[in-house]
Amino acid sequence: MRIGYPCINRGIGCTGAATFRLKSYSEERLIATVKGNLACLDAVLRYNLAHDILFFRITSDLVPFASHPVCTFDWSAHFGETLARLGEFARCHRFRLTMHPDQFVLLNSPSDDVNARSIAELLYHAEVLDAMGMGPDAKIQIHIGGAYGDREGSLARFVRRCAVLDRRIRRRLVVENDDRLFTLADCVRVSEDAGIPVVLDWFHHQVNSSGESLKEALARAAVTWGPSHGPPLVDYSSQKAGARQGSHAESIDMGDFASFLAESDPHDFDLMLEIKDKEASALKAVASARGDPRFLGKGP
DNA sequence: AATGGTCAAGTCAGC
DNA sequence: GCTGACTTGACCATT
Repeated sequence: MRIGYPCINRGIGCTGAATFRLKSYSEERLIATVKGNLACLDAVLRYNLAHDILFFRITSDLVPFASHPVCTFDWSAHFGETLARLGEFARCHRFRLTMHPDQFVLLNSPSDDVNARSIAELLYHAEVLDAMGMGPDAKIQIHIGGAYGDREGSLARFVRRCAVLDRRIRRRLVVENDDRLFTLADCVRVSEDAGIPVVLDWFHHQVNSSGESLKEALARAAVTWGPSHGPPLVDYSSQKAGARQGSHAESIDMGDFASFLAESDPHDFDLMLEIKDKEASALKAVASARGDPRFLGKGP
């Protein structure tokens, strides 16, 4: 088990997700921004290594506008050496790296335009991980998408679109249950037809459940992961007290997390903590997981 | 230097 | 019909 947090480190004083307005796009601006983002990614990975946080989600903002028509710059060639060096560092230290495109990426949209933009965005994500030289365990996770008034048709459209994806995308694609429309059971069906693994989002599963206990849910998701895919990925979050069901807490609930660790035993997986205070909660979770035989790190 | 409106992109639920 | 939520921040015009 590796433990991680998404995209941003709040404590080390740099941001790897700097962007700018489309209006102010220029090649110079792009190069300067990406250069800064990569330098920060380097610093974050080093911080993470020093704290036994061996799982990290790379921000989709790493290369702003990469999939937008305005960007004709060959960023993967220009930053190829830097990306390769970062990837080598990550592999050398057994990092698990993933990416999670945002809500605009909808493989199953009935709109051809939305679909085309989504595929362009997915290809950008694949190119980042490819340029880093990451193996097929470096995943790109998305949701099934919209229902468009026809859940079954929309599930089938996802599977069809999946089948004709560029190989660079398809080998990394994984599908995650969401908090409103598509449950774990829906994702498992998609997985059987599309041949891609399922990320269990335990928090979403509690809000939009297909009925499985934690152990059952982990088992159902686990069988969708083949040997080349790496350990299963699981997303975890804490409910924000007093807020709407499904809203993410500011900080991790350590009591809940301890129960999660106990109840999930003996399943092994890499765990992404979707908590607002990022590395602060990851540090607490790592401390709590030490001593668990599943935990992957230097030890105390 | 601080602030608040706004930002490439989509969809759905709840008012 | 509009707004907020989604993994939520961060930019930048204005003061």
